[in-house]
Amino acid sequence: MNLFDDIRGLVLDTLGGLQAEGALPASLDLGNVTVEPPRDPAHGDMATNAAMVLAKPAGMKPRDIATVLAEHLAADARIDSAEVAGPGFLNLRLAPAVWHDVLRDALRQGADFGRATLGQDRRVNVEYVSANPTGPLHVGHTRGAVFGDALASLLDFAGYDVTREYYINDGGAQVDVLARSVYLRYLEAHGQEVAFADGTYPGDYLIEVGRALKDKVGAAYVDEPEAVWLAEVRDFATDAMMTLIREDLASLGVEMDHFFSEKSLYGTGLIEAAIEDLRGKGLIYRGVLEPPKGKMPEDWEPREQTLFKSTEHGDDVDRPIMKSDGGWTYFAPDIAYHYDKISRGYDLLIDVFGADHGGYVKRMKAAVSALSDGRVPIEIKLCQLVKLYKNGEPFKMSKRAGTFITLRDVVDEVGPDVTRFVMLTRKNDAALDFDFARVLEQSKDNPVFYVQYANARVNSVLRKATAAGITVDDAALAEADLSVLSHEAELALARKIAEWPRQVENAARAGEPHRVAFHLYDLASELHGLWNRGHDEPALRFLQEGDPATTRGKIALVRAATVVICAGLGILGVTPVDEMR
RNA sequence: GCACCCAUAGCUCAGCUGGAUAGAGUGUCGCCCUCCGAAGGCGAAGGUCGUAGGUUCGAAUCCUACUGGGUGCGCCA
Repeated sequence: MNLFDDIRGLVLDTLGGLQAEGALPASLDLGNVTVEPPRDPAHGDMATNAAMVLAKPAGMKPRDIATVLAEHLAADARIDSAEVAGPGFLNLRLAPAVWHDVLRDALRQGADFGRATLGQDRRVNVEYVSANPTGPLHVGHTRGAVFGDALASLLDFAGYDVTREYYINDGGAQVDVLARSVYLRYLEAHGQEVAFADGTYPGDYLIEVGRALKDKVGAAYVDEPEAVWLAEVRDFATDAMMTLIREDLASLGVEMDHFFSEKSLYGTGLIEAAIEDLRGKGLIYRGVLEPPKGKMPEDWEPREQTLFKSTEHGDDVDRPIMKSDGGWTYFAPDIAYHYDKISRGYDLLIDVFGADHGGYVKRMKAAVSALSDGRVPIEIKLCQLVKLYKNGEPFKMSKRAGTFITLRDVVDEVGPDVTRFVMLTRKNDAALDFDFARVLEQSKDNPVFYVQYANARVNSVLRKATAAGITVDDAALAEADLSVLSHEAELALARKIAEWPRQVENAARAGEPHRVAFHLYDLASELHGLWNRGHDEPALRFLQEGDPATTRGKIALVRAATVVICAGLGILGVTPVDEMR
């Protein structure tokens, strides 16, 4: 249940009634009417803009509409008061019983409290990470992995049928480079001196792979030309890399539903089929592209190529799909991959890219738009860079000799929960500073700690209550007398709890899991605040000695808060802790 | 040169798809530990929301043009 939807429904019904009475014109579009929490709590629990958005089309003064609306709304049992304010806002105060119902609802639904029907079981494919299978995942991939995973969970919670997918780029030239690099390590395992030239990967992580290859084939490939071993080693190496990557993802708690291999598109007619589809729509032609102005590639020469007319679907220039040697460009299998996704019947596609792939957004959108005739929407979420710090000092990341910072380095240093939470406390399209020292700090300025601490505090209270012989399981709490909750500070916390379902919908609609993290922080803040007020006002303490009934009511409130915290952390993929250590 | 992203308090960032007097943490300053946990608490100061126009009842939010920073720009994926 979403309280805001309920009240909006009430407002709309009331407006409909006024239309039926003739107090308002019958032909009004009520779509813009919103019911939101006011910024300033002094304005009440909820505010509606109905009078202001309807004033013009109705040809009436906003305050006149608001006044009539207020009179009718006040008749509802849920509304304590309805006041006209400012330019025509209608501020509503809700009866305490409304908040009590929300708390009971949260306690009964538990982990499902806030689950939405926004997605209506529409099938959405979220593709993320999709790193080249040429080495371990690094920090840059980490953010994409965490973001994509949380977004997938969020959409699932909001009622979508979600598939988490990884596209393995195992078809391009970089995989040949990988194979040659592994071959060098293989020779090394046979006691040879090797040099990593021609851009081959010198990273230590391939030593083991070279040895494993030796274990598998013995000396069969030593002194043999590439033609003999390349295809075989390529498969062997990509398998090894994908195993590595799966382990990296697992260490972060990321589990994919589906891995899609680029290689599976070659020699199967799938790329050709996708291109034929575009050709049938008149979007494939031979032509010569203009050179980019300002920054001219050194070896530029005009060249006729096979092009996709992506400009017909919003791109800036048409894009080549074939190289001059007749092979496909990387874009062609990408088109085929998305063609495949479309054919699998998804209602929505989401791609999570790193910021350095921002240049591919328009062409991917163009391809999907063209292939699906505009039927399948695609959203592309870009994750900006992560800058690493330690105690405020920037971390230099050097790629030479493989000394770049890996996902594993980060997870080993700070743990998966902290990594995930911190990476989700920023919008995806803003750059993120990640300070190894600061994220492990146990203090209020560390949001991870702050939220976890709130949960731990409540669990501590639950333990103490149980020790005092008070039954505090959720079923018992849901039956508790909640009329003991009437203090403003308590209702403020209840309000935050009631906002949760709305936040889920907003976050899902925007595709912004960071909103969940911020809401949890706000909620934790409200909870800590209430706790602290108990110092001066004993009546606000959760444990009321010798009064189990009141204690149970108070605990129902804070337990409902942790229901939300646990649900939210679940979306973020962070494990709640019951005790701080 | 072009495209995309960013610009909000000294610092790090929110701002709920256009709402009311723009918020939080940190830092600064002033108070406060006999307390269900002080790994804190209360309060104060701190802003021409990059600049200039526009859209309307109403703009940090939408549009246009600039400024500054980031990412990228045909046979690498």
